[in-house]
Order: sequence, then C-alpha cells, then structure tokens
Amino acid sequence: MKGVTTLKHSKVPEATIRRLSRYSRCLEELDERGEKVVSSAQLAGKCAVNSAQVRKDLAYFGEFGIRGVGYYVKDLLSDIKRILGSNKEWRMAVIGMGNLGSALLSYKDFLKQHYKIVAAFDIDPPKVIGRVSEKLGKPMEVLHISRIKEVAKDRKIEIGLIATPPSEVQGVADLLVEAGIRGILNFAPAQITVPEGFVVKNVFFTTILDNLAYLLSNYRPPQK
Amino acid sequence: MKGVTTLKHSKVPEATIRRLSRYSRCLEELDERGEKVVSSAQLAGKCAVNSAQVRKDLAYFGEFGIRGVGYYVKDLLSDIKRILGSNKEWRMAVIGMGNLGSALLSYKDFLKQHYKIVAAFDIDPPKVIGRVSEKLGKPMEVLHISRIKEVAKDRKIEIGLIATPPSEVQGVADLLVEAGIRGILNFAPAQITVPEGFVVKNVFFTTILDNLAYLLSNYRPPQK
DNA sequence: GGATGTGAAGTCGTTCACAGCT
DNA sequence: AGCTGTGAACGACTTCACATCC
Repeated sequence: MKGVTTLKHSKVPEATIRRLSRYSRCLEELDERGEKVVSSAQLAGKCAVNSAQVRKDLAYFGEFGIRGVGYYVKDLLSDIKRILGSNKEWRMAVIGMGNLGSALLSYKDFLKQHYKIVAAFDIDPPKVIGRVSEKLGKPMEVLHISRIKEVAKDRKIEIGLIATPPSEVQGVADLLVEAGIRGILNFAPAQITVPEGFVVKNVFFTTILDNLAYLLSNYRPPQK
Repeated sequence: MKGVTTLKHSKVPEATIRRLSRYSRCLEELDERGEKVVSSAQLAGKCAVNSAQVRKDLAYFGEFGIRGVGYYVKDLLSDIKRILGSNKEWRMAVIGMGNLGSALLSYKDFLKQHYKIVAAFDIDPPKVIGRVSEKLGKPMEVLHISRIKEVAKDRKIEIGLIATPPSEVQGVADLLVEAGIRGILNFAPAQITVPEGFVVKNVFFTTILDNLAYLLSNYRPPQK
C-alpha cells in the first residue's frame, strides 16, 4: 500500500492536521533549496517535533516513505497538500465590514494564493463602502448581506469569514448555512452552533492575548 | 482555602487557560444581565463544556465556589481576570507595516480595552507612512525598527506583534528579546526560538485555513 | 438538598523501541 | 546498515461519580 489518501483509522487528531500544515511549509522550503529526499528525523528537527510523531502523523493516511531511505520531498509535499485539501482553490467571503472585516480584506494579498477572498458583505454597504474602498488599491464592492445566497452560488463561495460584532454572529452563521457555505472562520468572540456537516473554526484574538498575558504574568524565573 | 491565586499543581494545561478566557466572556455576559450566582452546570452549558471541566479548571487555582450554591458571578469574574493577568493594561507594538501589520493597526480599536497598540515599526518607515496613515482616523507614527529598544522602554511595551515576511521573523524576535519585550505574538508562518523566560504564540492563518480545508474535504455525510 | 471539589477511571495523544523492508 | 511503520508503554487531559461541606 503506497500513498493511499483515505483514512486508515477514522479519527485523526486535530493536532496532526496542524502539524501536517507545518510539514507542508518545511517541505516547500526544502524543495526550494533543491533537497530531493528527507528523513523523518530531519523533517522533525526542522519542525521541532518528535520524529516518531512525523511518522505516526503520516501513518494515518498511508505509507509515503521508503525504508532505509526516507521520503521524496516533492512527492510527500504533494501528498500532504492532497490530504489537507490545500491543492485546490478555496473561495471565501468576508461578512462584516467594520475594522476587523476591512482589515481582513486589506490583508488578503498576504494569504496563500489558493485562499481567495471573492466577496464582501455588510448590513449597510453604503455606510462602509467609502472607508473600505479607500483602504484598498482596487476596491471590492461591498454587497448587502441579503444577497449572500445568490452570490455564494455565483461565485462558488465555500468559506465565510465572520467579522461582525459578537451579537450578530449566530444570525450570520445561520445565513451562511442557508446559503450552503459549509466552512466558517469566526473572528468575533461568540460561540456558534451549526448543523452536522458544517465546520466552524474560531480565531479569538482576545483569547490568544489572554493566554500570552497569563504566561507573562505567571512566569517564574528558574531558581538560579 | 478560599480564592487563592497561586498554583496548587505546577502544570496547568494550556487548554485550561483558553477555557478560562471563555468563562470570562460568559461571566461578563451574565454579569451584564444582572445574574448574581451561577453554578458550574449553568456556566458549562453556556460555554459548551462539561461541568466537571469547569470545576477542575478552577481547582488548579483555588476554591472559588460555595457548596450547595455555586459561584458569585462578579467575584469569579474578577478572580479569573486576576489569574489570567487580564486585569491590567498590556501595551503592544506592531513590527512590520505590510498588509498584515497595517491591518492589525486598523483593527486595534476592536481589541479589548486593556490590550493597546502603542507603537508601530518597520524597516523603511518613509515608504509605508503614507499607506498606513491613510488607513487610520488618527495616524500613528511608524518608527524605524532600530529605535525599538529605546521606545520599548519609554512606552513600556511588553508584547510585540510580528507581522513581517517569514524570512525576517527570527531577526525581529531577536531584537524584541534584546529590547526586553517578553511576549511575542507571531503572525508570519515561521518558527521562532527565544531564550527561557520569553513567550511566543503563533497565529498562522494558513494553518487555520488548511485545517478548515481538511475538514471540508474529508467530511463524509452520515449514512442516511 | 444541592452544588462544589476531587480521587479514580477513562479517553486521547505522544513517545518509545523494535520488527520489517529496501 | 538504515529508516520507515507500528504495537505497546507512557503521559496528559477529560469525564465520572461521590464524599464533602454550605
């Protein structure tokens, strides 16, 4: 069995997926540097993880290496991208054009090529259109939220980035669900529930900063 | 022992800290709604976690509840804030004024009050000053990165937000360390190493999106 | 009576160590 | 000989269940 990409065991830890993304970055570097082959120990060193961890992570999805040799960099990279689904283009919409939403829009060029923001929505487009377009080289039209279902279909949107005030989050999520947008990345600190088959990931800056604050507050210097 | 805030067991899981942040949000809501007392079961329901988890999380830091009653909302909230260190003001600097860095700056009003961006740095301030200030109501002066040590002291900066290209990340981190800035929030997808006593948290959008992409790609609809 | 605080059990993820290929 | 792939040991976090206390 070589390079199978279906799951062997049904449950893959989320941490494994995050590491796959990291391996992917490291492999791109190695590839650019012209490396042909890499061992799990070398890759592990570069990614700061245990080498058995690398092998276990990959083992969830098949056998990608050659015993006594290692992994072919290009092959492993494309295998991982296929596993992650990051070998296709993902089209995204931002909902909510406040500070956060327009920040996301202006940030968009920084995203990897295959993640594309192709639409922007707000409850009151006239109010925000000036501010948003002034922040962008080529302005993107801000549409009224009510058009989301129609536009989602037209522009093949698969992921929604929620950047509204927290109080509006669940309502917006319901609209996304109705529009058949199955992936949600939520930036507003409020919990969302969606039906089976939809996926929500949260990015709460306050939580991350609280985490940093905790670690900074509670660090005890080593006892000399 | 009531409301002690020193650690009973030395290792607190990171997940516990993240949940504390979540409890904090929920308690603020409850407080605004005028609730005086809350049980672990009620709080757990609101935060979508197990009620024993709530009690275990709190148990790392002391005893905050009253048996047979529950927790006083206001007291628990302020205890958690004290534990997290989120009851003080944290002053932050952004380093790197590309798309991402200026997005962070324009986003700053969205952050909770006590996390403040008080400085912005770049390797080439003249080049970016126009673009950045045009994006902001009241512009913030962008300073040359070489001034970071001096400014860190003057403005009491404790956290640095790294928003440079990945290749520059370690160099910037070294400067932050030298300037005595102990907390780093890194947005550029590259690993950082810092000396003992410094803290790094990463926020890699690509990793999060890869994660979403994986879940969307691999969802299997329930067998009818 | 009722909800907390906590040892014990259970679950999940990581690391070890070596058998099995190349 | 060398490195992968993997069962088994280990460790960490979560959940259970109940003794404890208000």
